[in-house]
Amino acid sequence: MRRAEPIRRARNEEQRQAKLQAILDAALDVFADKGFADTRLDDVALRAGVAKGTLYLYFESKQALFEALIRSGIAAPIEAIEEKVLGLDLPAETTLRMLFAFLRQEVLATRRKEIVRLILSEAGRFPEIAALYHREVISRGMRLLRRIVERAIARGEFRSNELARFPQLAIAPGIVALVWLNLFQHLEPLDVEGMFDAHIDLLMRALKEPAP
Amino acid sequence: MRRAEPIRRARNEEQRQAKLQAILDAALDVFADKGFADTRLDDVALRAGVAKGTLYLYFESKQALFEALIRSGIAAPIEAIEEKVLGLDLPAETTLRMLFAFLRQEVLATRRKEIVRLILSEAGRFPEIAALYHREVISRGMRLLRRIVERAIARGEFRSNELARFPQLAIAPGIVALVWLNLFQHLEPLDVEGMFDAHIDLLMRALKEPAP
Amino acid sequence: MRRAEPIRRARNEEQRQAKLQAILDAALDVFADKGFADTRLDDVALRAGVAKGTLYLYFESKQALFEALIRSGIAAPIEAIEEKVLGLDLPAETTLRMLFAFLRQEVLATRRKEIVRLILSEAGRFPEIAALYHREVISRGMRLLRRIVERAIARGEFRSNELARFPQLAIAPGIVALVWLNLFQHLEPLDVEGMFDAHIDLLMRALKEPAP
Amino acid sequence: MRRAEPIRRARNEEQRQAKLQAILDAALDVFADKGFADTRLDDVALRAGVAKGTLYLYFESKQALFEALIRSGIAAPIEAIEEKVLGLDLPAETTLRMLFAFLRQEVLATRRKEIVRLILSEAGRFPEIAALYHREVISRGMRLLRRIVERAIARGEFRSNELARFPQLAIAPGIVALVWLNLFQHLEPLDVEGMFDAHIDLLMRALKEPAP
DNA sequence: GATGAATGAGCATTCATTCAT
DNA sequence: CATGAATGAATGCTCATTCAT
Repeated sequence: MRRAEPIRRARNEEQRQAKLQAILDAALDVFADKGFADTRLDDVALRAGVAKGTLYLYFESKQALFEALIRSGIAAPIEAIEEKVLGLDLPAETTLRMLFAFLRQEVLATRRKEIVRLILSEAGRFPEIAALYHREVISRGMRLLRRIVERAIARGEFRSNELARFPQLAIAPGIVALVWLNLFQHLEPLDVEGMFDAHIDLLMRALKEPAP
Repeated sequence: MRRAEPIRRARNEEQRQAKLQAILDAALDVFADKGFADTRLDDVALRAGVAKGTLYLYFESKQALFEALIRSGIAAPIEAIEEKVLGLDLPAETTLRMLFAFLRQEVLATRRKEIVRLILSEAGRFPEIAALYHREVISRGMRLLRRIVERAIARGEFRSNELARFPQLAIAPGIVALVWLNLFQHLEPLDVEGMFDAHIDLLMRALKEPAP
Repeated sequence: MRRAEPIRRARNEEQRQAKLQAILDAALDVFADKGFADTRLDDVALRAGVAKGTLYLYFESKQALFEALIRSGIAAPIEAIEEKVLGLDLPAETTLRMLFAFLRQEVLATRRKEIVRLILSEAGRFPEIAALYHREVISRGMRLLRRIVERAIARGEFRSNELARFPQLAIAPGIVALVWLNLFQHLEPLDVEGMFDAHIDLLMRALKEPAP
Repeated sequence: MRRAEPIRRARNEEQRQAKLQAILDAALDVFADKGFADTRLDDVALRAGVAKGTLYLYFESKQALFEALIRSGIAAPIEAIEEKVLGLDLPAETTLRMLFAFLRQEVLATRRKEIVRLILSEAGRFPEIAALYHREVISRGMRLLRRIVERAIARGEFRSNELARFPQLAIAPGIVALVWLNLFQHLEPLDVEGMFDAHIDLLMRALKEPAP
């Protein structure tokens, strides 16, 4: 009995984690499809394979579930890319191409895309989420871009400072891709990779020139 | 009495239009504030100064009201700018600066901003609206940008064709500005005009160079 | 049209009052039968002949309906009896007999009995109602009894002051009757009128004697 | 091992009894505080220091637990007082004073008060409990009072028979005290002992006179 | 046309009860 | 025996839509 306890607990903990993940997965499916208000917890429960009441063993409320879902999708990626990119000390162009490759592969091609889309659609109604996203992603992303750019300026790779002043300009096509994929891709497909390449080509050409 | 009829009708028609506009104005206020799902028609009616039932004399349903609202906000601007910009035959840089000035003054600084924001947030749930917006705004906007760029290439002002292939790159900072103003402006203000200027500076420098 | 307005309003007001009363009647039936927690608003609505949502046009919440019901049952009786009893300047015995007759006829024999019973059962969960009842009924009732008794003492009808110190003793059999009718009447019928008479007989005999 | 069994069983039986008592104690706390409907078995289990499922090893349902609680609080007191009072053959006044002292000390000043209060509040919804309480307490209490009174009449201590016909009149202030302590004590404190004394004074004076 | 009272389907949340471990 | 996670029926409340006036 006594020796069994830790095993049982471990097994329970595993099961608990699995169920939690199943709920979050189901929630992402449904929230992404219907938005916050139109999502019925019945549907989430059904898709997660649990009873409706079970959701409340894991989350306090529909809103808490939604927020947890958002949180789960924002922490990892930015940290991953920060370390990867700053550690290597590569030329700015390489770094930027890596960033966009990461964006394509780890966000736009995965379910994280849905989470970011949810944030863009719903953050107006969840100020706390807007703040969280700003703090954890936007602000860190801007800082990361600024560092990359400033290092490039210091090395003479870049000869003007527009991107240091407005890192948003570096990432803007990423936002456009996200919106386009969500709303218009089925009406008029966009070659995201081609667009990102063209963007970096333009940036690099512009930044190698001094500001006039 | 009988001769008065046409006058009365005219007056009624005027009143009808005024009431319609009051409803649309009220709807914009509330939808912009709460989003589609969280908007209560009670609130719209109250703000419009009509009874709730009256809304149904003008619109078939909440969704029809929302779609009408969206429609009302997208026709005019793109037409206005199209004529203005193409007629004058100005240098591409001037034209782009005009475009962004127009965006700032006629969209970002007005209630139209709210409509575009509503489209970005809600179009995922309203495919018809996404299609309408694509047809009436996106696709015309892309065509306009392409013409400007191709004319600039023909004249030798631009020496590479990235913007002709991806007009989205030209407008991307506009989207970023829209999103930023909605979600993060109160957390970290963005100098939209400065960003637009920097964007065009970069573009012009890049496009005066030939692609390597 | 203009002349019709007040009539319409009057008719509406009538209907409104009728519906309000129907809801309160239905609520009393169901609350008295099931208690606050076990009452389903579906049942109240059904019995009142209105839709569930209609209840919310008249009352903010289940609790507000319950409180309104309680309030509706407590104001009138105490005022009625106060005037009746104090104005006439009758001998104390007559006054007390009138009070108990009133209690039997206007409370124990009517639906007000149910309301008082609800207060006794539920006031533990609704402190505000306990306070309201104390303020509007208990405290006024105690004051009324005290006046009657003090007048009787002044006149020499009563020769000791127990009832002035504890008016509760005068009314105690009323409480017992209420509880008995609710809980035990079907098991062992109680002759309430006989008990009240015996109570007053005892009181009068005791109070004509001086305290030893 | 095998010989240890009876000892273990005894120990288990003890533990079982202790746990049962813990559950009943916890149940009294929570039921008294919240009433039947608003009591959550989670809270009872928490306070009893057992798991929620464990409650169902001891009681079939929430209602069964409630009924057991009520039962546990009603058997002892009435038996105790019956023997005490009838055996001694004291004067009626002394006996009545003993009864009220007992009521104050053994009911109103203890947790039994909560149980009686629960019966008064909830018995309307639990006919079985009303019947049980009538059978075990009310009916025996009435019989006891009647015997006391009849003995007093036989001895010439009492000269009229109101209390024999309505023993409820003897105990009525006890009910009032119970209700008052529960609902109004914090708004207007009542001197229960003083009231009981005044009640008996009045009774004794009345009963020493013959009915006119 | 205009009103706003009435409707009732829809949904988040609770909690007594069950049961696998 | 004991646990506590899981269940799902039950219910208060909301609000788009209808319709009698």
